Amino acid sequence: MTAGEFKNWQAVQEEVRRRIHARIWAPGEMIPNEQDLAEEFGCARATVNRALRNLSEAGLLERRRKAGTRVALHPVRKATLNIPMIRKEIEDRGQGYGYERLLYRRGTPPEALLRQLKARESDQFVRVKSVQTADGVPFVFEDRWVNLTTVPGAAEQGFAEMSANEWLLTHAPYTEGDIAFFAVSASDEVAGILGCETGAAIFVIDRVTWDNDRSITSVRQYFRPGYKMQTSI
Amino acid sequence: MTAGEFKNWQAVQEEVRRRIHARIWAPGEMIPNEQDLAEEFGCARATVNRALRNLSEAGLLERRRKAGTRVALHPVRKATLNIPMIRKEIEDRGQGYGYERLLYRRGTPPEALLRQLKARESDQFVRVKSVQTADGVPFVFEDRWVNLTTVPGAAEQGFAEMSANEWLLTHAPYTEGDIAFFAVSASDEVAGILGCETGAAIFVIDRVTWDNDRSITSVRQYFRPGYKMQTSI
DNA sequence: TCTGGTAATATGTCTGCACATATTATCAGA
DNA sequence: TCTGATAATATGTGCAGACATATTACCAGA
Repeated sequence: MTAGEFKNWQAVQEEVRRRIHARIWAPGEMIPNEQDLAEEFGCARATVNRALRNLSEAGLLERRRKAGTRVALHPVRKATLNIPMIRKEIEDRGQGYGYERLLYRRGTPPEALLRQLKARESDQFVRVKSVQTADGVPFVFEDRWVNLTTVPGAAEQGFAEMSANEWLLTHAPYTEGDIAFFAVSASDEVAGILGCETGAAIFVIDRVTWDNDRSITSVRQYFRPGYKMQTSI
Repeated sequence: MTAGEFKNWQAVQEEVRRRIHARIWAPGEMIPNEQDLAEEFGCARATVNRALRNLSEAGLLERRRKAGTRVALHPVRKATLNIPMIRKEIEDRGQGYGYERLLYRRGTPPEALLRQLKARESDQFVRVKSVQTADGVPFVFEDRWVNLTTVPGAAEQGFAEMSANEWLLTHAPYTEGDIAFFAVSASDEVAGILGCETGAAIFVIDRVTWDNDRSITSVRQYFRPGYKMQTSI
């Protein structure tokens, strides 16, 4: 409690975390400034800074110049979840991965989707439907539109052998995107492909990815009934 | 491109990001070491380090001591999503928030849940069911177990007026937890409470929160049909 | 050829210092 | 009393240097 045993930023971070947990520093309360903490912990201010910055990014602290650092009153609960790379997820379970293209057709997305994609007149699209399997059992059904104009080489790639997601990951990576999670009842088509009953509750991910304001792809993934997306906070 | 105009870590980060986007540094490829980059950018190695570390945390780079830094081959797509604080979410839409407790009863969770919670013999639990409404319309139905032994004051708090989530946030904050998202068909009970048809597809969040290996609460939230949880990556 | 020890190397981090910047507190003057 | 300029202050960040640590490459010896 007195001095000098917290010499690296992880140790400082853990000590600060402990004090918050133990309510030595209560929610909403100011904590000592970096200089004082550095002296108490027997380390440099930069070390304290690193620790506090980290905790601030984690949502445990709120920091403002001049105002100081306070324990967050309503810690924002952030979950960082890894968007599943289906093949990896299946192979990690030790199951056999399979991919089958169900449809490949050029065309124009419906009006609503065009607007969402901020598409231009000249943009060409292709629709790809596919299913990915684990040990031969349908795992996820994917309905996707790919903007051929923004992704060089996509027109030549038929996505017959390889999931569009994987191909895009290596040929148009490092994009931004919007994502939504929700539940739908299985349509006849979805039920037929996933091998479940029409009306079954299906977990769905909608995703639109962008490369500098130019849409790359829009995809809806229907997961097999019972699928859970998990993470920790 | 030549030298000396990237003097702060944000600028360095943006330049590195640009080069990755522009495929000057291709996926999987090694990039120059920190020292060389520092010289090229005309800044200190610590500055480059800060920038690269940030990009590595974002999943764009992979770094290993001695091995060096390479552009991530399969950039892990991380989405940071804010676990919804229902009242805030509803009020942010300009709608009227309502809370109603449906059930409050002490008891013992089912065997499977007890094991998941790593509960001890002496632990006391209370089950709380509640519904939260937006402009009077059911928004989310919540079925929760609270561990009275680990949360001081929970036994006196009946959760009659206030959502357990909100109370716990201010009385047992800064916890860790596991979380899962999936879809279920509405049971008769859920359908009755949310005012939808039995069998409707319902988006569900399961959450267990911990305070240092001691379980605080386990909750399942059933969202009204059509609810979407959204974020960006 | 295989194996284990050693050297080399890139990143990880700490220190002490300095200055930048945002924000608050203060106080003089209208 | 109000207003705007100014000072004070806590965090944000940069730099140079140093040492720590993980990991690879290499080489000698069996």
